[in-house]
Amino acid sequence: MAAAAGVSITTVSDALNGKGRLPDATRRHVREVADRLGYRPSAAARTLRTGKSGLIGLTVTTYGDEPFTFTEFAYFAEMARAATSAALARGYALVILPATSRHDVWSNVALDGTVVIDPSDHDPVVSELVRQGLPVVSDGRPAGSLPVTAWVDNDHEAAVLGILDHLADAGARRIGLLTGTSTDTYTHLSTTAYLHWCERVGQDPVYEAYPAHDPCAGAVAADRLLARPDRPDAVYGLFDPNGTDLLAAARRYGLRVPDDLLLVCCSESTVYASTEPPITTLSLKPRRIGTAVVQLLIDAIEGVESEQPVEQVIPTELIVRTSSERRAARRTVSPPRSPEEG
Amino acid sequence: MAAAAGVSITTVSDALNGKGRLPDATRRHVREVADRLGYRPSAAARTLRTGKSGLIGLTVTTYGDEPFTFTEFAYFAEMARAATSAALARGYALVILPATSRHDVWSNVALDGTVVIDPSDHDPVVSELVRQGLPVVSDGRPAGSLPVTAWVDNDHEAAVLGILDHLADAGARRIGLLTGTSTDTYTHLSTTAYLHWCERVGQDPVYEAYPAHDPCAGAVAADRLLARPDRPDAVYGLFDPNGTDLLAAARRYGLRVPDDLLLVCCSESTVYASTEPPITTLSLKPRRIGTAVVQLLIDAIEGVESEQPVEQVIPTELIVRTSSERRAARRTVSPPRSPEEG
DNA sequence: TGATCTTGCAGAAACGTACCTGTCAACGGG
DNA sequence: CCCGTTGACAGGTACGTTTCTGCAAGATCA
Repeated sequence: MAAAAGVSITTVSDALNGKGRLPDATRRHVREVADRLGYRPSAAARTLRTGKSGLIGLTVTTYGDEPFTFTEFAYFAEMARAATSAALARGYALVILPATSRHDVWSNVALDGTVVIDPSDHDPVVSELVRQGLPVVSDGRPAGSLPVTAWVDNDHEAAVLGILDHLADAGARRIGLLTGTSTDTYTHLSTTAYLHWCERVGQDPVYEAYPAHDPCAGAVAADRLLARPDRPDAVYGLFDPNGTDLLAAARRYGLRVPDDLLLVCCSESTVYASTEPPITTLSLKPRRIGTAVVQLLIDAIEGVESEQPVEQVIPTELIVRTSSERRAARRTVSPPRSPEEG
Repeated sequence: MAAAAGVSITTVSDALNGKGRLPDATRRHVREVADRLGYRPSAAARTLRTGKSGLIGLTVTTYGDEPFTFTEFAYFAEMARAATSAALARGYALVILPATSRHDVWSNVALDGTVVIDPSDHDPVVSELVRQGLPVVSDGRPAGSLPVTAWVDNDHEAAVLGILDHLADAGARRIGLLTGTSTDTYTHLSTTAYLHWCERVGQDPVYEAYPAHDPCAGAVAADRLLARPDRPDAVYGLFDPNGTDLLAAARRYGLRVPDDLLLVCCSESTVYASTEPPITTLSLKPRRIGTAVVQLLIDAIEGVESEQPVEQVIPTELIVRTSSERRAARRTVSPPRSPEEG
């Protein structure tokens, strides 16, 4: 390449990178020759020299050996999409990596930093990365004293309390919860918020927990919840498929939604706009989270490293649909007033 | 590192890579020191030296500036998941890259090969990659004379014909199609197959086409299809959200599914198992496709380069549910036989 | 007793870039 | 006329590997 243009290697580098003191004529000449030859500078050599690869790792903690969990497809897809866009806009690319601590693949790729979705406490991957001096930003408040560079999360407590209030406003007398058995912060914070709310308003907690990574267990748990003697008249489901599962279970028990049962679930899926009836959902705004996570990470890579972790809370959005619409007061103040109600 | 272990650089490299003629004692010693120091060989230097990065590009041709299209979320998520797994199992990692021909990011990452999902004819990205001598494997039969190394696809024609026959068997007299306006091979092949089938059985085609990347246009198109004077009594929808949209439209027009309207759509989503009624779906088996694509690519990277493109066809699966269940024959051979039918 | 072969390692070249440090000419000011 | 300055480049080194070659020291053998 340098020979073809009749200049030195230095001049080529300077011309292509816009550095050095070169007249425009030389710059143009070099670039023209490079174009003609289809010359592309070696990314590996540049990385070796500069120490920057332009690559960001993206990791999801998983239950099996699959790189994503099953329940949160829409969330992950949206989040990853936004993260990819944001990274590309700043000249970085995303590398999908497993959360396992097997170093095989990890050490084979030069990363400038890593995004970790929903890390578990004392995640060995995170510790290793931090030890290497790489910035790590997590989607989800880090459990324990995980030493991440920054994190982004929703205010899950506020979100749950808001939903419970919303359901109570719509006439719910006993609100049930469909939750998970795993120990991640999302499940933990949401369940705790539910219990606190119950205590505050004096309602007995009515909830079923199931392993969220099992695609079949959700339907069973939904059925169990509605089969209970103390059947709730409103349910909030923490996971994406809970809406359809609860709707199907309600149908089996002859419960009308929202008349006999109010329904809300946490989901990013658009199908809940077209179900019968449409179901109220809580959106965690994965696009905003994905974008924020990447921005924080690239800031840490390029800018000054701040001492304490940067924390960023993204508001949630409750998309109210028919399934949680205020129903006529029954068995409350007014006594049964017509046979049609029977 | 070499100094810390009291050996030469060569010995370190040989010990860690299991090469050279070293006694086990030396090997163990070097590895132990490496572990103690937390030493990781530089991926950039290795890539520069060996010419192999262990990175595979993953590209989706898109309509906007987002890295994925909106309609096929579940398909892409599943496909990407399987591809990631397969790549990791063979020691490779996936890099998500934009389908734009802006070289910024592309030339900043050293790739061993690339997977292209649904490439358009004369895709500039593919041409550029092939010119660089990189193997390219596409998900989706390449349009035109795109010079890919290998490709994987379903037999879309056979799939559509199978569905139409299935619907006809279930009693459909006039089958409609919900299709897209874009020119990708999936849409094109499926629509053509539908038109051929109509010609063969002597039915007038009844279809609506809409821009599949627009999340709202689908619902409108579904409505339009059922509002036609020559309203079909069965519909196949080519895209994921068509099921819920058609179901909602049917409800608006007071059509019972499957009694008045048979429904099938192409989707990987599990929600269709829990809708009312459950909807028959065609699965393109994205997991198998993702795995196959990556295997072919890595074979091409590591093995001998075969001259002609390797083609692999993955069978589809029709998951039959209530929405396309055989209905009682009406207005067919047997005359109306009882008032209950009216 | 050499001559040849194996074992166990070290030296050194290359991979392609970025950047620091010259070098050489032209030029203007004193 | 000399000297400092500036413009326009080239040289050379370092990044951290892999790998080819080299080279002793011991083993084997005629």
